[in-house]
Amino acid sequence: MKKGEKRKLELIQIAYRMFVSRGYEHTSVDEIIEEAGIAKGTYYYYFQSKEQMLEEVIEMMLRAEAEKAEAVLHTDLSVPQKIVGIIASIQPAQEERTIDNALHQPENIVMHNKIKERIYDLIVPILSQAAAEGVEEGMFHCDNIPERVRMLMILSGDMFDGHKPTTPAMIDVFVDITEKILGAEPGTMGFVRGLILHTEDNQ
Amino acid sequence: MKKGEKRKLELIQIAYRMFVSRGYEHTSVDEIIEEAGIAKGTYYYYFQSKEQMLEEVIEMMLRAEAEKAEAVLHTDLSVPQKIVGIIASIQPAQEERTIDNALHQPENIVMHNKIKERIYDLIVPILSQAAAEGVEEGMFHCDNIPERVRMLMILSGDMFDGHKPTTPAMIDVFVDITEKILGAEPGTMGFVRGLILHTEDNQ
Amino acid sequence: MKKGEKRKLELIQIAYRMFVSRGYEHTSVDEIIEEAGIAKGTYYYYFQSKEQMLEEVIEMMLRAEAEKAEAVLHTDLSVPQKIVGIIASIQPAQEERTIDNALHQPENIVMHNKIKERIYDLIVPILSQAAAEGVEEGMFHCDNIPERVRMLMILSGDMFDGHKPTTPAMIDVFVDITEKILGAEPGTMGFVRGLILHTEDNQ
Amino acid sequence: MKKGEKRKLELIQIAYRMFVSRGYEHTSVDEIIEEAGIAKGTYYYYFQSKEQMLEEVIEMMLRAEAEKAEAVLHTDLSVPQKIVGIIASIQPAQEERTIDNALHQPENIVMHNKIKERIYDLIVPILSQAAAEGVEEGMFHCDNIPERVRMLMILSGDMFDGHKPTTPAMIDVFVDITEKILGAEPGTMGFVRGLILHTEDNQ
DNA sequence: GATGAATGAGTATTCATTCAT
DNA sequence: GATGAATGAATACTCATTCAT
Repeated sequence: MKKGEKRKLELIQIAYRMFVSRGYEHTSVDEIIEEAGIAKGTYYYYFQSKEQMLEEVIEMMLRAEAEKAEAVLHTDLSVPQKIVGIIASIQPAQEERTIDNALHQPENIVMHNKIKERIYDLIVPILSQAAAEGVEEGMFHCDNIPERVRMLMILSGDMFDGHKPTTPAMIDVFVDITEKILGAEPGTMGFVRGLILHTEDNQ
Repeated sequence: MKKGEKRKLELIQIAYRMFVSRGYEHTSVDEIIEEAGIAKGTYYYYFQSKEQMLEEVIEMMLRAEAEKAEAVLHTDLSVPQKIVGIIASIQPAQEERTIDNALHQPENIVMHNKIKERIYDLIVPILSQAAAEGVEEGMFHCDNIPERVRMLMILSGDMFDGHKPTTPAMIDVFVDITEKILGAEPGTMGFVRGLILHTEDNQ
Repeated sequence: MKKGEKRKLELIQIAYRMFVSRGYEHTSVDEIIEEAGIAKGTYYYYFQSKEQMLEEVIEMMLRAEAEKAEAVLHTDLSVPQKIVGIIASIQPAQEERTIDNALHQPENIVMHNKIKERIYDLIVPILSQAAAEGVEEGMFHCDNIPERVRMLMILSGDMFDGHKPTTPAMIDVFVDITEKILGAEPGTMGFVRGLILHTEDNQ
Repeated sequence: MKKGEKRKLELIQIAYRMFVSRGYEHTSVDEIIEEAGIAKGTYYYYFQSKEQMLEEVIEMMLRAEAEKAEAVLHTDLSVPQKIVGIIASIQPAQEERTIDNALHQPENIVMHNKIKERIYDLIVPILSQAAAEGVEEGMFHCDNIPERVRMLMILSGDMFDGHKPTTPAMIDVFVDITEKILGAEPGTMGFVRGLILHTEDNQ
C-alpha cells in the first residue's frame, strides 16, 4: 500500500468514528481535519467532497461486515446458528452502539439509511445461501428464499436496534415468526432466546 | 376558531407540504414565509422555532392518520380487510409519495423518523383491536397480539415504502408470513395480492 | 391616583426588578409584558418606547434614593454619621445587590451608568449641605465643598461596589483620605471602619 | 510576522476604531467586514466570535498603554511628573476621545468597563513604583501605596473622562487631594493645573 | 503531496414597534 | 383603556469548497 493510500484509510477510519458518534450532518470538515491533524487542502486532496467521503466510509464498513458474514457462512456451525450469526454480524451496533448509542439519534440517520439500503444487497445473498443449506438438509421448508431472508433481516433490524427494551413476548413472537418464515419445526430457533437475553444482560 | 388559530393551521399545512417535498432540513424558514406570504416576525409569533413547528406538523399528520385508522376499525369490513385498511391508512405515502417520492430521499429522513417513532404507538393499539376481533371470530389463532401486530407493520412498512419495485415473489412471501403471524388459514389474506397489484398499476 | 396611573406604576416596578436582575438590554418588552400579564398594545399605551420606560424606571429609583438621603440629612445624627448615611443611602446596592449581584454584570451597565450620571447631580447638594454643617461646627475645614463631596462619592462608589473584597488597608486609606478631603481631625471618620467590617460580615 | 498574523492585526485595529467610535454593541460583524473589505468567512477564520474579538482588541489597547506607562517610569522626569505622566498615559481618551467622544455614550460601556477592570491591575504596580520612588526621596510620606495609588487613578479617571467640563475649583480640589493622598508638601503637584488647562485649550 | 488563507451564500432567531379592532 | 396579530430590519454565526503557494 502506498503512503497516500494509508493516509486516506486513516482519514476514513477517523471520519467513521466521528460520523457514528456525532452523526454525519453534525460532523464538519473542520472537525475532521482537526481530529486528523491535517490541513483543509489535504482533506480535499484525498476526497472530492464530504458526501463522497461518506460513500467511502460506508463502503469500508459494509465490506467489513460482509466479510464477517461470509466468514460465519463457512464455519461448521449448524444452519440455524449460521443464520443468527450472519444477522448478528451486520448489527452495526455492538461496538458502535457503545460509541454513544448514537446511531439512533436523529443526526445519525443520514448515514444509517445509506447503509441500510446497501446492506441488504450485500447480505441477502449470503444469508440466502445459509437458508438454502437448511432447505437442502431438510431442516427448512420454503421457497422464495431471498424474499424471506430479507424479511427476516428487516424484523431483526427492528428487534435489535438497541434503543428499546426487548420484552420476553417480543422474543417469543420473533422466534415463532422466524421459524414460520423459514418453514422450520417449532423449537428450531428457540436457542435464540438464550442469546438475546444474554446480550441484554451485558449492556 | 379564532383568527390566529386559522392562520397557524394554514402555516402548518404549507410547511407540511414543503417538508414533504423538499425535506425538513432543506426547507428554510425564509422559504416557508415567502411561500406563506408572511413576515419573519409573524412566523415566530406562531412558532417558537423551526423544530417546534416540525413537531406540530407531525402532530397534525399523525392525528389525521390515526383518525383514518380508527374509522376503518369501525366499518363493517371483514377483519382481514380491516387490517389491510388500517395498515394502508398509515402509509403516509400515496398522496405524499406523489408529491415527489421525496419521503425516502435522505433529506427527508429527519421528519420521516420522528413520525415513525410515534406512529407505532398510535396505530398498534388500533390494529391490535382488529386482530383481537379476528381471534374472537376464530379466524386468527395467536397470542401476544400487540407484538405480532407491530411486526406486521414493520414488514408492510418495508414492502410498501414505494421506492423499490414489488415483485410477485415478495407479495407471495408477505401474504404467507402475514397469515402465519396471525395464525390464519392459508388464503385468508390472499386478497391482498390483488390490492397491491392494483395499486402498483396506478402509480 | 387614577387607575391608569396605578397600573403604570406597577409596570415601572416590575420593569425595575427585571432590569436590575437581567439588565436593561437583556430584558425584552415581551418578557416585561408576560411578567406583567398585559398585552403588547397596553405596554405601548403607557410608554412610548422601551428607552423612555427606562427613563421612568430610573427616575423612580433616584427619587427614592434622594428621599432617603434627604431624610438622613434631617436626623440628629452627628455630621460624620450623616455623611456616611447619605453615601450609604445611594449605594443602589444592598437590596439590588442581593437580587443577583447582577448590577456589575456587563448587561446591567447601561442602566447603571444612566443612573450614575444623574445621581451625582441629585445627591451632591444634599451631601454638600451635611459637609457645610460640619464646616460651620468647626469639625471640617475646607472650601470647594461640592467638588470635594463629589470626589468622596466617587471614591466610595468604587470602594463599596461589592464586587471586590475590601481589605483593611483599603479601608484605612479610605478613612484617611476622607478625613483629608474634608479637612477633619484624624480619627473623625474612624468609626466607618466598624461599619464596613460589619456590613461585609453580613454578606 | 506571518501573513495571517498581519491580517489579523489589521482587523483588530479596524475593529478598535469602530468599537471606539460606534460602540461595541452597535458595531455589527457585517459592518466590520465591509470596512475591512473581507468576507464573512475570513472574519470567522481569525476570530471565534465577536466577543472574543473584543477581548483581543482590548488586549492590544492595554498592552500599548502599559508600555507607555512603563516608558514614563524609566525617564528621568521628577517623581510628580512621572506620576502625572503615567496616569495620562492610560487616559484611553485623548485620541480616542476625539474620534467621537463616544466612549461615554451608553453603547460604549461594555468595552469601556471590560477595559477598566483590567487596567487597574496593569497600571497600579507601575504607578506604585513611581510613588515608592517619591517616598524614598522623602518627597512623599505614606504607607499602603498600592491602595492610595488606586484611589488616585479612580479620581483622575473621573476628572479626565472628558465628557464634563473641568472647572478651576475641581482642579484645585484634585491637586489638593492628590498631594494629601501621597503625603506631599502643598504645591508639589501644583504644576498639574497648568497641564490640565493647557490640554483643555486644545480640545 | 500538503498547506491554510479566503470565500460567501445560507441559517435560525430576536425584538421594538405599529395599528386595526 | 386594552388587545394581539403582524411587521421586517438586523444579527451572529456555519461550513463545504477553492486555490495560490
